[in-house]
Amino acid sequence: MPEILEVESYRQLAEGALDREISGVSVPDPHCLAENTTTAGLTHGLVGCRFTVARRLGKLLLMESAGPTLGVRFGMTGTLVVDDRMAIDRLLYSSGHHSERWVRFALGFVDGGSLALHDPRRFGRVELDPAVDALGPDALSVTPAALRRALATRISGGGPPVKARLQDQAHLAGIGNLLADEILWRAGLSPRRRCGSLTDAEHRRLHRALRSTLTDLSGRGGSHTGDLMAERRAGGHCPRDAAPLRHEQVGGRTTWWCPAHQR
DNA sequence: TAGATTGTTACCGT
DNA sequence: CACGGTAACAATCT
Repeated sequence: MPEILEVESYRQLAEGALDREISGVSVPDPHCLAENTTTAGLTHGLVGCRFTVARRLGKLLLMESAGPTLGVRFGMTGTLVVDDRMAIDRLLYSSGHHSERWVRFALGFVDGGSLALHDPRRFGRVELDPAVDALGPDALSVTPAALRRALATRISGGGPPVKARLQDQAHLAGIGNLLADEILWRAGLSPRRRCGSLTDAEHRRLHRALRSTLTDLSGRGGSHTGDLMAERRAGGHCPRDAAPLRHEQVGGRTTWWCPAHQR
């Protein structure tokens, strides 16, 4: 579920939890706590507080209060539930299912409502006052110049594959595997192209493709609604020119692309 | 059943 | 130091 578009929808859902007094903390699965975070610390820091703003940096949700900030990372399958309402998404593990056993962390409000992390696969994490300085610029607002800086390299030979860098949260925050494939498909760039080999025109195409992908897929309902998605399977063909898609590991992730128009 | 999965981190090698 | 590759993490679905 969660790439930047999903987490942005969780952030909007989280706005419904602002300015409500927190009455209690429940951690049914302590595995979801980050290294520096304990149930006692969460309880001590948050009970009696109210969230003042819901922010997002890349895939990280930040709930600020007058006291500490609550950070939530959603891993592969995490989703946010506020007052038993889930943000709209139709992804694996969340289509229709809403199992109580997937609640890993929850806050109760004095008014009786709640904010909870559901996460079947348990890669999600909750953290008090998470560090945010290691993240690159947010992909939803990145400028052409900032994207170019994010892709810059000094390695002779051209640096990492452009797909690997697009997904590197320290350089650009928010892009995951599905969005990266869709963006590169729209930009007509091979995922294996080295960052240092991109021309000025290709940088511009990449930024435009990033913008159009985030805008279009946000309107359609998420990272899994890309033009390429249905063909991301054995025997899949390019929706643009019908060439058979190629798939290999790039940057450690399964990658699908069209060898005919992605160069 | 075997294989795949939208994320992150640690570690080793170059 | 900057990367690539790999494994690990964990649970579920096809």
